[in-house]
Amino acid sequence: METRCENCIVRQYNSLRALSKDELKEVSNSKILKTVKKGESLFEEGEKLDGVYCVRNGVSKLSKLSATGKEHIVKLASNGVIMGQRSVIADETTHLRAVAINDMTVCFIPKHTIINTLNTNPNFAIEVLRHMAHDLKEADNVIVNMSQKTVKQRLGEAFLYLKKNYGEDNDGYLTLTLSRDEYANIVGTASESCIRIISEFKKKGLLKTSGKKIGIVNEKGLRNMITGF
Amino acid sequence: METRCENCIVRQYNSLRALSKDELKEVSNSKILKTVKKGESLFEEGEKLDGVYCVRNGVSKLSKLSATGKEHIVKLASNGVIMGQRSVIADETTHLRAVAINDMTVCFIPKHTIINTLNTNPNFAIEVLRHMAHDLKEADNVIVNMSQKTVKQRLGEAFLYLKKNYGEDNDGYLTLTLSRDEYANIVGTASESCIRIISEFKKKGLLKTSGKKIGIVNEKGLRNMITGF
DNA sequence: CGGTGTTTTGACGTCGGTCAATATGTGTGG
DNA sequence: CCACACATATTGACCGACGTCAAAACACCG
Repeated sequence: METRCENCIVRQYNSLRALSKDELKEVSNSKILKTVKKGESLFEEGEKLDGVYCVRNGVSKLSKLSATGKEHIVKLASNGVIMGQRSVIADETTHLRAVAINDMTVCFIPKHTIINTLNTNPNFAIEVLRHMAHDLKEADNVIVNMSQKTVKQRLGEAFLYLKKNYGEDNDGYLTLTLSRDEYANIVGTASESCIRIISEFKKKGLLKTSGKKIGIVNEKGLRNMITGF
Repeated sequence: METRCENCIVRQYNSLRALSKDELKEVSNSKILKTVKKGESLFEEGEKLDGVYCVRNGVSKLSKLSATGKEHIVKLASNGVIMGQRSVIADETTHLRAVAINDMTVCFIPKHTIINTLNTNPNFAIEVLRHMAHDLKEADNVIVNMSQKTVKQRLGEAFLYLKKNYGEDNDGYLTLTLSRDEYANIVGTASESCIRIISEFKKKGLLKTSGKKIGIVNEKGLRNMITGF
């Protein structure tokens, strides 16, 4: 497995693309490759991070516990996304918990390397800014969606999102398989509500299921459902 | 009225504090002082911004329209906060609309000045990053709140927030006066629901009202209500 | 004073959360 | 390969929070 950042494809997708050859070498030398098994956590809410995690492989859910102890999945992180950036830059503890949804390999890049580069390479800083600006916009969108769309609509959007970002297998099922509970925690509802909606979608010929796997049958129909018929 | 950024107190609160004397002079020379009357908009959703707005005085609501045309207030901006930063940095159109809640004075700082400084002064970039990191954390919190707290709890939090950030007058009423509609658009509910909750709070001796003004009578009680009694 | 906009209250329906029972997997050790 | 234990999925019944519609009470103007 390639372990030099200079040759890592994943880097294309994140702010590390702004680094010079020399800077990349430094990152490469200081980073640590880790493997994380499905269900294991990379870090917990409130933890102090000594660096960031760059995802090479697999998917992680970033979640937050509410006062009532219910988990809410704020975002998913896969190939190329850097986790913990916010925390390291603001020099605060994380406000999120990261758990592997399937087996992962990630690169841990120590804090000082990041901060160092940030201080000396304005391009890197700007690149990070761009990414964060994008995340912020997304977050605002989610806020409005949460308050103004029905659970049904949000769940529909989640399926389309998963198809778009993780694709489907040969049989037309979503590549990334989540439990009903996880679906529920993404759209912010109870798993039963989520289950009921899935079976309703099935009845209408919009979805199909096979075990825990879910496939989109009628994407256009699903999309119409979301926009309000 | 002081019009030189070098002497502007407001600057303490935002990322411009990272600027050198010379850089501040440049900003000062390129900026334009504007006054905005209550109800007027600074910019509209989807507009392309040629610069950022630094609030000297007054309060603006930053909102977003949902698909159904309902307004959702994402955040409030007062003294010292810089609006439009995200959009200018990401070089995208705004995703928010800014409307003055009361009479305002703002400084418009042209895009090229910002970008320029960003490229040459890493400290500034990092300072901006810190602010954005903070906003992002806030946004995640709001997302979880929206999905897991009741309207009653969110509204209660809104009152505490307004008291904390804008204070109250001599009679114990919140300094920043919003319409019921605006309250509703902050917590993401219908104005009627919002009104009903306010009168319920009044009955319980937690709030008092006088016209559109709202005062917190029993802050501790309100806080208990939010955390779930 | 009538006119326009906001606040308040009432009635009603429904979306979605909770609890409980059942079914269906899924993994473990024998 | 089976049987048992445990996790996850599914379904049903119930009910409370909240959105919507409509009307009445105020308020704020010219």
